Amino acid sequence: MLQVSERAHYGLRAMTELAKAYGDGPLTLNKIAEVEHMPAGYLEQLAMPLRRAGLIEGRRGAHGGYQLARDPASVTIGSIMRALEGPVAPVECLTEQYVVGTCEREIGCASQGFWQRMKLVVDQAMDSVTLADLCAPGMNGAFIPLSQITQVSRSPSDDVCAPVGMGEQTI
Amino acid sequence: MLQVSERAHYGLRAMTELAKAYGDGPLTLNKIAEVEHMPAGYLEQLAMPLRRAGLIEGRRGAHGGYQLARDPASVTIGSIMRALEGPVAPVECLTEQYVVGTCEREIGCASQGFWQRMKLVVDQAMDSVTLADLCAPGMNGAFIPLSQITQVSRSPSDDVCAPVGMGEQTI
DNA sequence: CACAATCACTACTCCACAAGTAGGGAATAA
DNA sequence: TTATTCCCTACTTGTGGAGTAGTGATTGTG
Repeated sequence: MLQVSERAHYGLRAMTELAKAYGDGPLTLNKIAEVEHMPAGYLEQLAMPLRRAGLIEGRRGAHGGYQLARDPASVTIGSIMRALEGPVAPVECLTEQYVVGTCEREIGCASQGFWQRMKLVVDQAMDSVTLADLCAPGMNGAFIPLSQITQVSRSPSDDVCAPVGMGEQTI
Repeated sequence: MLQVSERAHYGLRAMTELAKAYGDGPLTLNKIAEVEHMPAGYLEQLAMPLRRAGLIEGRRGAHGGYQLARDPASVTIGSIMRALEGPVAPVECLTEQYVVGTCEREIGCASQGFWQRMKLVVDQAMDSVTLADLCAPGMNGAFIPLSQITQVSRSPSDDVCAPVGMGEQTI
């Protein structure tokens, strides 16, 4: 569940490429697509919303390409994800277009608070990491198979649990 | 982005109905579907995985129906969501079926750590709330339009931010 | 200038999957 | 023995994600 789209995944990877090349002049979409093994034509569609969000700048013509509009340390993953996929909105009543009164459960809704918290937590997680963090040397080479992760996270099948705190942040 | 499926939404609402009726004998699917305005035939499909996950018990025949298998306070939202939609896995390398070596970016992947953290944070959020929490009297009648929520969460367009703590848990 | 390179934009196809429908058992109380 | 309800499988349908295609607009270079 909560799988991110290929679109967002491509977009994030493209942005990390641009972050790595920050300060070295523009990078062409073809180059990025080649390095990251993604269809160039599709990547082109992702560049548009990123540019409109003010995250990247395009330059046309020979020796053109894209480059980050800002320092990688000031570009959060959240801003990238929202540019590509819109705001986090697990349920309809948490979208921006939602008009109050549409949902007949609105009064006395038992779960809205939960989804609202979900949105908050996800936004915070995304906004607390920047492109610079992702490209930091220490991040690389640290692939962790799920078997080791589940010791930290909860196993999918054990259910009974009391509310837990956040724990220390390790990123 | 990160919209939950209608399936999960239906399932969660059905579970809250069962939680409210906990101890009062079984509730029929037709009754739940009627109260929550969802197609009964579809709800039937959701009951199966919930039963197999040990969350609810079915009883056939006249005066049959479903009831929670455990106290609502011991049923986390996470267990419900996972039963309906499988484990949280934003990217493929965080699924349980993932075989190490499939992703060619595995060595030196810049973003795996981020998605792993995302999964952790979501799992924790879901596992820190129970059906009893959702059905607590204080929860009801507290609908909050997004316009008020965004003062707490981050606005979609402001990006620069340092890592933030979790803050107090309010659910 | 001509031309190649590259972004910028729109429209279209294709297909997997979510959402919902249909129908036929099997168990159980009255 | 009948109505009721869960249990299970198979099918249909619509939508949106993923990707392709084609046509400008702009810009550096020979």
